[in-house]
Amino acid sequence: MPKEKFTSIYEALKDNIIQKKYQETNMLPSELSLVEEFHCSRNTIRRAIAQLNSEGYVQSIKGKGVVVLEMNNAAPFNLSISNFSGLNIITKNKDVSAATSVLSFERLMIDETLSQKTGFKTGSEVYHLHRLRYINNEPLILDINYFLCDVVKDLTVEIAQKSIYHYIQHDLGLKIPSSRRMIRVEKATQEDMDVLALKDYNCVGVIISNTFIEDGRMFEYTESRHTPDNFTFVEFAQNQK
Amino acid sequence: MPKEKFTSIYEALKDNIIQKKYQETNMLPSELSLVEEFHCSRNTIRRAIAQLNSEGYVQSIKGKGVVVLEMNNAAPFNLSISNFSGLNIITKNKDVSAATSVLSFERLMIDETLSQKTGFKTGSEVYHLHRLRYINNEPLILDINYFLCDVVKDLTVEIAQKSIYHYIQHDLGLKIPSSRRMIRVEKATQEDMDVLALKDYNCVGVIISNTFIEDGRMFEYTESRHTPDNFTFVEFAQNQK
DNA sequence: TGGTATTTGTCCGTATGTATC
DNA sequence: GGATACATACGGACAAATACC
Repeated sequence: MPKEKFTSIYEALKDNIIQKKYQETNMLPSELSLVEEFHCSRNTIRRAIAQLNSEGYVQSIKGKGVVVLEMNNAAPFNLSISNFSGLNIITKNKDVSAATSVLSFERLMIDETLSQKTGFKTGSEVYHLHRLRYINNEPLILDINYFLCDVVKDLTVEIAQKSIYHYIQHDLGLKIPSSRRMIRVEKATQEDMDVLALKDYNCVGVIISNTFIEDGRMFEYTESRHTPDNFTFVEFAQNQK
Repeated sequence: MPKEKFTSIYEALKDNIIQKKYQETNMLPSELSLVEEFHCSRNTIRRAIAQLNSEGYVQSIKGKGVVVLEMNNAAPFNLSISNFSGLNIITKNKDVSAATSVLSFERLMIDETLSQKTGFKTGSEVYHLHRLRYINNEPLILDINYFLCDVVKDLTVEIAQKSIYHYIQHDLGLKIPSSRRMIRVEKATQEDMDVLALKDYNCVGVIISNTFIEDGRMFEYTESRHTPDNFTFVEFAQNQK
């Protein structure tokens, strides 16, 4: 893994921020002095700072400098359950157990109403499955997936029980560059109440994601239905202009 | 408003995407041909494309090109209620009415438990207010604000009823570059049930936001509690590596 | 008040690396 | 292997906002 220059600079700066090494001034050194420190061009420094900006560690102000934001120690970042590809991320980092049970598995054709809901073209063939995710032996997430058969060929229950993304990326050799997400709160369905540890909540947090492959086609529509307790989502917004 | 070059190129490309002018190949012209078309440097083209990338219109693939993603017509973008600074955005664009009523207004000092919750330092003085937001005459959002008195001086009920952000930006002349946000689902409190049009939901969608001013200090902690019906949040994620 | 230096923002041109076809 | 296309990096020029004297 050869690391790019701007990435290593980004990481060095981030470490300094977290360890509060810029606390006297509350500002980063100027771009020009960072150029000297890291022996690189100003553009490279600017890329590293742009990354810090987009993740909420700092904010740049024209004519003034780059200000370090408060509370970088608390770091709500990366705590986000359900980050990119499902929950595989949290199983790596923390000492939590995760398991998956496949509730249903079928192959079907998209009709008009399903096309409306999922965005797949009418007539497309998809795998449709319901999977229950256990975290520390508690059923906390119900995943409802639709995968385009043209892309995800020969899906089986065995694969669905492990990691579909692993199958797609390693066995099929496909790249998954990006996905759109929508976050909503919905009334719990009968199925939600039957399978999830909902306590007395009558709602679930829902993440609807559309995932794309290299040629621009959407190949996955997923509703990830979470019990409220374990549903937290972090983002950072920058004001335009 | 002098528009930057990369912004106008970004807008031109976005228009073409929405109007499906790249549909034959499903790809953008190569960066070099866009350089000729727009008479600019390759860096400028790359900035425009990076913007499209981050908003989920396209995805770049090394060695291949820039792929247009499906469903840009549906454009879930910008539908997001509670975008940057509260709900002023939706009141502009759509033909909906919005009103605010101030339920409570006080000045208080942050104690240990409030510091834990909000992130303000113990001993800070803040304005604490509850405001109910009506959309089309329905009480749909309960905003619970904490503003640092050192920054937002002389806040009044009259100002809170209009737009606090307008007051901060225009009257106080402060810039608000960025904010962190957390999205959660919580059990409805007694106050939620009393004031919001919750129907039979017993949960609310909560957006917790920390907003910063130029010097890096957090000056606002807000819980924006939404009825589930009007709570939708859109984001776009890109796979790292 | 005004002028100058500093600092970030935008833009340009070029070279090299790397993945795809 | 060669052509094409995106990715990274360098260096330089000027503008705009800010800070300082």
